Amino acid sequence: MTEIIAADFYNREVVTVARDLLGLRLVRRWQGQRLSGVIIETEAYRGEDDLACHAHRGQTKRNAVMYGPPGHAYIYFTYGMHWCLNCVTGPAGYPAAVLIRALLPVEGLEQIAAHRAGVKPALWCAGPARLTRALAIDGALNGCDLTSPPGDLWIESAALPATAEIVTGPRVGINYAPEPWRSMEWNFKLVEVHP
DNA sequence: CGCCCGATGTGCT
DNA sequence: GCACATCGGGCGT
Repeated sequence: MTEIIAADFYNREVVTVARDLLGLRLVRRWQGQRLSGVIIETEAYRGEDDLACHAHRGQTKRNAVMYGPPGHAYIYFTYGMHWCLNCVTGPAGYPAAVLIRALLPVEGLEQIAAHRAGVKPALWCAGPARLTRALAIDGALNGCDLTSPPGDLWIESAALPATAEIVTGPRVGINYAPEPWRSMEWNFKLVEVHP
């Protein structure tokens, strides 16, 4: 029994949404088939005050989707070659989003393997840019609505394994940010998951 | 294993 | 110019 996660789920405090996304299933419809994985790592970026958030210098063409309504995909390009996927949260006008950092691949393993040729299976979706490549997610999907089917990208409910445990920690790759932002424990991981 | 570094576009200083 | 919410290859241990 699965349901597409609706907009009111995303229209909440970004840190809460980041934690609650753990254990849900990210689904990509690609060439008529489902590619999916359980979300096992997320990170919250919270408003213009958060100096690690892309919105910290105000709205630009690049981060505009973050200022839009909740439940949409903010997908940005970085380091000249990588795409990263975020879910916009909170009310329109308030820039906040959850970065999806890792998945446990579940469906479409053959296609995922093809997208990640030469990579060990354990690393297929272990990292924000790795998972977008595995599920064929790029800038063409930036701004798309994750909540209104039929779409090409959405998140579904899923049963949380009884053995799963949530581990919090500081966000990854933002050492340039000053305190207190650098140390905010807005990274969430699900450990001991067995799908 | 771990560390170093190159790839390579975009937005900001 | 430079920094960046990154990754993967190369080489040393």
